[in-house]
Amino acid sequence: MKTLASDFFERDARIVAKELLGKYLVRSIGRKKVAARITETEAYLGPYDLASHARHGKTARTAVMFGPPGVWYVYFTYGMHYMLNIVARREGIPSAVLIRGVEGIVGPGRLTKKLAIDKTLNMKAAVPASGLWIEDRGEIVPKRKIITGPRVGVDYAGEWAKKPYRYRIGSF
DNA sequence: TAAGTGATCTCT
DNA sequence: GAGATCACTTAA
Repeated sequence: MKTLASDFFERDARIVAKELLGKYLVRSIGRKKVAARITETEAYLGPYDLASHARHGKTARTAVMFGPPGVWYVYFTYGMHYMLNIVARREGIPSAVLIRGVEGIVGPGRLTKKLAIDKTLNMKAAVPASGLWIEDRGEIVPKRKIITGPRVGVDYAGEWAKKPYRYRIGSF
């Protein structure tokens, strides 16, 4: 078991998204520690990806995506939900992976609610000291178990909405 | 199927 | 400052 370091995230978001499957999202609050196996992710590639928040350039909210990899990007939407993303690619390239679901919890909004994730984690590094990080527990997910599909809720993105940048563990 | 909820962004 | 939009959830 090892904690994923920034070099893991300093790659193409599609690779990071795929390899994140089967890893464990670990949350510690005070003395409590909870680990959940990641089962669903989505990749957001860069400024040219019209489904990405970074499509309109750097703003106060998206600035974190332009920063170094291995940092959480947490934002609030629909008036009630926090979304959890981790920044990918090297500094200067706005890219991230959305963690949509873990074992037992399906839906990005539910996931953050269940694990008490909110904007205080935004822009924090994914290391144990921040209270939220990712561990590799040695599980290897076979390729045939990984299902890809179009991303969710991004119909406005035209062609980019159809790209199969969503990954999840399942079986056919 | 639709409404709730509020931060953020794009105009004035 | 106003208005539109939004990487969703829940109840019906």
